[in-house]
Amino acid sequence: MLYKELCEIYEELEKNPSRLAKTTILSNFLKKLKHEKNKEIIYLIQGKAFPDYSEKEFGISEQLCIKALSKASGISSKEIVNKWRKIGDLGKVAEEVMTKKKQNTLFSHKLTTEKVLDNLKKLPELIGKGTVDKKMSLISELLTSSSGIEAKYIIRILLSDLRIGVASGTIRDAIVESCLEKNEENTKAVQESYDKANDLALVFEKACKGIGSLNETELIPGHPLKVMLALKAESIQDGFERVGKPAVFEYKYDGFRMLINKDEKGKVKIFTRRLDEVTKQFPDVVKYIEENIDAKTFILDSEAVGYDPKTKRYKPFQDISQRIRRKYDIEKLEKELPVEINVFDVLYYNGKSLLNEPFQKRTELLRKIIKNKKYRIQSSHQLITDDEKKAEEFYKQALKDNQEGVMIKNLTAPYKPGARVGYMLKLKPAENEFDLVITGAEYGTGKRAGTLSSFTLSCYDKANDKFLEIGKASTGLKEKEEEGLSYTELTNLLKHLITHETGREVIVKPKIVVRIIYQNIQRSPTYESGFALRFPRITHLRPDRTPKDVATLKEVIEEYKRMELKIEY
DNA sequence: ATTGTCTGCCCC
DNA sequence: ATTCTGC
DNA sequence: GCAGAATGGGCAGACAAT
Repeated sequence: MLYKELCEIYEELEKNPSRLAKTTILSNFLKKLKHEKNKEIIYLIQGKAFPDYSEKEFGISEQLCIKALSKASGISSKEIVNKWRKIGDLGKVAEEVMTKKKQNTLFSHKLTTEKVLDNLKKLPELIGKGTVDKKMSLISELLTSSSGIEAKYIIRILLSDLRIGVASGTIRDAIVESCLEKNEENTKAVQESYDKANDLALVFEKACKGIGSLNETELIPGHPLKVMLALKAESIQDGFERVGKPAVFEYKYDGFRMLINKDEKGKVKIFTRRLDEVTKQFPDVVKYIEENIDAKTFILDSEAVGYDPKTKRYKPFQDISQRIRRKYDIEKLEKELPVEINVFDVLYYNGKSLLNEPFQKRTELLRKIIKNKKYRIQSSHQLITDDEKKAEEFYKQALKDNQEGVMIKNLTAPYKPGARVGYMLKLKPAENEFDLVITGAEYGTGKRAGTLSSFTLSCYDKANDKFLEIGKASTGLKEKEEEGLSYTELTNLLKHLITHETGREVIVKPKIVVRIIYQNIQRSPTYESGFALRFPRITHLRPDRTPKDVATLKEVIEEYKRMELKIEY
């Protein structure tokens, strides 16, 4: 297929915001794709070159795209970045500079989807010295034989960000429309096939053959499965209203998600939330599984939490994050930063999928098959109740035990891989606040192109009469002026305070004070204050405060210590 | 050999 | 992770 | 209510530059 044809579809999708319209455009395209041999083109619709479960990486992002664009167009990197600041989309910058270039050179239009896929697939294979240059050639080859529009999408796909408003849900609906009769049963069949396969090209091929083929897709232990995600609850009462009574309450642990598999051959495999395999990084966990779970095959959903091996004190996420991508010194880390596995669901057991079984059944089974061993592996701490007071106590206990909060679950619900569902909720305590002064900012991208969109925050170091950076915030502001403090309003306030501009970043005079809410204070290697905020959000302006009225470094340190103490128990 | 920059459908 | 928005 | 698109801190690893 000509790449140009695909790009026309991208353009159509980008233009039409309605999901129904997108589905129609896509399904018409898929009807054509049915007759193509290479169904991998569907990966290009997803903005990638491999199926979801693949761990292959391009190793290319913004900086290298800027370099590649500069090379292919002959325009300096600095100028490319300037355009990027104004346009907010490296894809569109590519379109502009390559269109100009094309006016001067003759070129025959022959770029095919196969060629694009070919070059993209070569990127992850390159390793060692000289890699970057080789990658640059592969990209340049594509860019120089591209029209402006084609260049736009070459760049966007390299950034894994197509910006066409299409994700798996829309593609699922389009597959149904193009291959099957549009009804609930068929949609469910496609979704469930995708949940198990994590490969849309494969699902599309099956859908072409009919619902029978889709329903043959099996859940196989040892193959990655997407995890189910939770929505936020406002309170215990809100939780009960949304999941019903009685409800299941479980501790919400501050660690990382682990999908633990034991396959037909008895091999244990561990996957993260994003389907990366991390078995090698956690030999300790493999051992716990082998020793404490007596079953032939299974898939478990769990959270790994770190603790201090001496004091047995639970550690915050930041401390164990070293383990997740580790390749070297794994044995050493295993001893220094042990993890405890808290299992909260079982999705497959001894040859049978449990995805459609009610949660009550799954959680009861789970408690039968795990031999609880504290600091190694255990079923997550749980309370099933219809009593708000008891639930409230359980929640308080979770916080006292140094956990993030509780999960609230419906007893009858199935397990929906990859979905954020209303019958699994998370509840965390109210957050902390600081007033901080804005000392810098960065121009945004996409829908926030041309306005400042990320704001550098500083506290005040009274002793040295200096402002010290303590992090950035970008969320919490409104897109529309009428709704509250908006990006444009804040941009206008900061505009005439700008003292320096480099690329997309600006430095501003410390004048504008904002109220920030955050979840935690962490030690920081990147900010000059030595601290950073976890999950910072801007709520509103504090025009009544002068820059020197903001939180002082001393106050930040005190607050940090106060939080540390809470961890001690 | 050391330091700096960049990347990650990263983890949260 | 959090948040906002359009559908 | 959901999906999509913006963006946060911080980590290890890989490669380039010095």
